[in-house]
Amino acid sequence: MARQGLTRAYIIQTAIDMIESEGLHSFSLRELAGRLHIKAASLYNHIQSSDELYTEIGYYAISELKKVQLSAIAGKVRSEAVEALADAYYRFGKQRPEIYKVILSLPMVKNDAIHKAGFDIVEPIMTVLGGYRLTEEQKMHLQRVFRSIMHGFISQEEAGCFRQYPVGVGDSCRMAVRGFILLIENSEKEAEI
Amino acid sequence: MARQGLTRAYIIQTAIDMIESEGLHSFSLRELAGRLHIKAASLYNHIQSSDELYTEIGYYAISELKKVQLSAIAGKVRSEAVEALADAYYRFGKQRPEIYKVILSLPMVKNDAIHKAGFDIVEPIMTVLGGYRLTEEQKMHLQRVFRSIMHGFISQEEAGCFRQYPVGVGDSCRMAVRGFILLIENSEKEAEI
DNA sequence: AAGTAAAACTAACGATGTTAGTTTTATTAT
DNA sequence: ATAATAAAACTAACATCGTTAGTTTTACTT
Repeated sequence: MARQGLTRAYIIQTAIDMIESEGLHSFSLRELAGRLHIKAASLYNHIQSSDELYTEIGYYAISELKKVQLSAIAGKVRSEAVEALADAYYRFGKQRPEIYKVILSLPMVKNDAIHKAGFDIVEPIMTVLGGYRLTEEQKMHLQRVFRSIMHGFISQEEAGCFRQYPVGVGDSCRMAVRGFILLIENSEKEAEI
Repeated sequence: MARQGLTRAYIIQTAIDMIESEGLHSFSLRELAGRLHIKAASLYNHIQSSDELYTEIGYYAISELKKVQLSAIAGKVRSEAVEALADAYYRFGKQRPEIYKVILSLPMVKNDAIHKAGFDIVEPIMTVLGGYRLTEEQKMHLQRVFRSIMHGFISQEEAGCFRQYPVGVGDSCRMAVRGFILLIENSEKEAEI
C-alpha cells in the first residue's frame, strides 16, 4: 500500500507532536510508525536513521526558540531587551521542555548544516549585545554567559534540582538576569577605558 | 558458582569505573556483568534495577563533587571562596564528564534519600554565601544562580555548544563568576537597607 | 497496456532491561 | 561430619529497541 501524501516533513512534524505530548523518553520509531499507520521499517524510505530524525527535530526546536526570542526583543534595546530575551527563553524551556531537550542532544560535532543551527542559537543574544559598546571578544564571552545561565535554569528546574526551597524559580532566574546585566554594564565600562 | 567477595559496593564501583573510562552511552548491564564474570541476570541478586544502580552512582558523583568543592573553599571567604568554588566545580565537570552526567539523570522526584543528596549539592555554595550579609531568601536565589551558571557552562561545553568562537570557555566561565560576585555584592547592599 | 520507481510489506538480527525457574555453592544447624 | 538453608550463580525466555535485507504492492510514466 504505497500511500500518497506521507511526506518527510509530515513525518517529522508527527514525531515532534508525539514528543511534545507524550515525552521524549517514551518516543520510539515503532510508535511513530504506528501513528502513521505504517510499519517501523517503512520509515526508512523517508529517513536514513533515528539520528537524522532527531537532528531534524533539533533544527525545528532551534528555529522555534530563535523565533520567540527575536519577537521578544523586537523594538527593545539594552537591559529591556536582555530581560525580554531571557523571559522568552525561560518560557520556551518551561512550556516545551521535551522539544528543548532535543536541542542539546544534537551532535554539535558534525559538520555543515549544524554550523548554521549554531548561529541561529547565538543570533538573538548577539543582536541584543550589539546594543552595548563592547568588543567582539566581550560579546563572545557574554553570549556564552547568557546561554549558560538560561540553560542552567531550564535544565535544572526540569530535572527537579530546584525543589529544595520555597522561593519561586522564576524569581531566581530574574535575579540571575539582573546579575548578567550588571556584568554587561561593567564590561562596557572596561571597554571604554 | 556462588562466588565470594562480590559485594554491592564493588559492583557499583566497577560500574563507575566503566562509565568513567568508556562513557555513559556505551554502558550496559550486560557489559557490567561481563566485567564481573557473571551473567546479566545475576546482577539482580545485588541490585533491584538499573535505575537503582544509576541512583547509587549519582549519589557517588554528588559526594565527590561536594568533596572537591569543600576542599576548594577551605580557609577562604567571600569572593575568593566563590572563585575557588566555581573553579573546582568547573574542573570536576570537565575532568569527569560522564559521572557528572549521571547526577542530572537522578530522578529528583523520588523521596527520602534523594533529599539528602539535594542538600549535599547545595551545601558548599550555601556555606560560601554564609560569609556575606544576606537574607535567607537571597541566599536561596543566589545558590540557584550559581548552580545554573556552573551547570550551564559544563553541560553546554560538553555538548559542543561552545565551539563557535575562538575564545577560551574557561575565560567565559570566569567572567560569569565575576558577574555572580557582582550580583552578590549588589544583593548585600540591598539587604543592608 | 507495459514498465519503472517509490513505498509499503514481512522477517529477521543483535542489543537492551528484566523476569521466572533451576542449579550450584557456602554457611549454618544438627 | 552430615543435612538443611539461603545466597548467588545459572539458563531460557520475553518485550522492546533501532536497523537491514529481500519481497510485494501501488501509482505514475511511457
